[in-house]
Amino acid sequence: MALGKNYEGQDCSLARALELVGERWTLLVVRDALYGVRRYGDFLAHLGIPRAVLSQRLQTLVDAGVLERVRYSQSPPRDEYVLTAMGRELWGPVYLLAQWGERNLSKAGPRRVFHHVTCGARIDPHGLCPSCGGRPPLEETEVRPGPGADPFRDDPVSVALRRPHRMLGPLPG
Amino acid sequence: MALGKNYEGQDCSLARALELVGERWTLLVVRDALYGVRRYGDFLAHLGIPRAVLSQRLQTLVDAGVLERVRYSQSPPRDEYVLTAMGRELWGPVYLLAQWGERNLSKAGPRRVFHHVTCGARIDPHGLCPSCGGRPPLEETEVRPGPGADPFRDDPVSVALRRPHRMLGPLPG
DNA sequence: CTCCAAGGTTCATTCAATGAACTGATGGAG
DNA sequence: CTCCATCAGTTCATTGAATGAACCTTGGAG
Repeated sequence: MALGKNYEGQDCSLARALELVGERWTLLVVRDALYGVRRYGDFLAHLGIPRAVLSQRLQTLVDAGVLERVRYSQSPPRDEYVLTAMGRELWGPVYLLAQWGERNLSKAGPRRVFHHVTCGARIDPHGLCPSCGGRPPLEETEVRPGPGADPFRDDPVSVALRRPHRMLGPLPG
Repeated sequence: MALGKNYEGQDCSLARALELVGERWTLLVVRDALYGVRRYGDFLAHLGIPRAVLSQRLQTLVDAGVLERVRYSQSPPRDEYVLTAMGRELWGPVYLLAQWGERNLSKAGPRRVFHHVTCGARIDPHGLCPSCGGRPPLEETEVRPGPGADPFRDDPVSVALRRPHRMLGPLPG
């Protein structure tokens, strides 16, 4: 982003957050990781991001401690990118921003809805479970397709992400 | 951002939100507007943003309905940019993102802290008032300098923003 | 030995950001 | 009336990042 020069003058922690996750594509990568996407090729297919940009973003996020690169196959050597605790904490801001977009910029209904699996209730716009009143952790949150889901994307990652599944969990199917 | 082409394929309201407020500088402009900054010259001085970029961002935000351009002086003709309801709703995501940056990227203490004026209590990291348990509206929220506030920025806007004042209110001093 | 796939890197082109200079309207001081 | 300053931009040359296509590398599979 080359904002270091400018952001050093900024008197706000938002600026430091944006330095890291405010770059083009970065929050979409994090969102996909929250949904359970872990592999280079899956990010690539689902986001339609240029390869060079994806490589650079993954590296930046690993360096910053948002993602961790984990070997999941010795031979052939293959790594996947999984969210750290720091990365999982981005769920709050990401969820609120998506809800804001939903309310203000979307004509169709929500593309995805989120449920608290232990209660079965749909999570509200502030991120609270209307049934238990708590803030469901990601491990107890399930993504399901909403009424505005786009049924025309038929690449394997999009199809897998349309099946109800736990957040962070490996892609179903 | 020229992301229209790419974002049309995106199956998520987050993408639409980022199309609008995910551009470089945009969320910092919104943050300043939430703090009470309203004038072109004040944004310019406080953010250190290039003039051409500020003009473009303000125009985009006005077109999208996040800001409204309001005439506050007939002669000389002067306009200010104030947040609409849609813009004020960005407080949630902006606050959570700043808190995330605070926890994960900041060594000093918080630069600003937020209090619910009707209770006097400091708002917690989720945006709730620990005293009344509610989610204080912006009109009842006061910004105060925190322990990590940078005392070296002495331009008039930074000085004004360091004085405790209501969110959205005109700059004190 | 050849072929293929996953996960990258390289490279030319396009597009946006930057910072400095310029414009244009208005009003105040002398 | 003239000169100067201020505010709110616009213009422009330069730099830097994003894009998309092509290429490379490693390690199976047949």
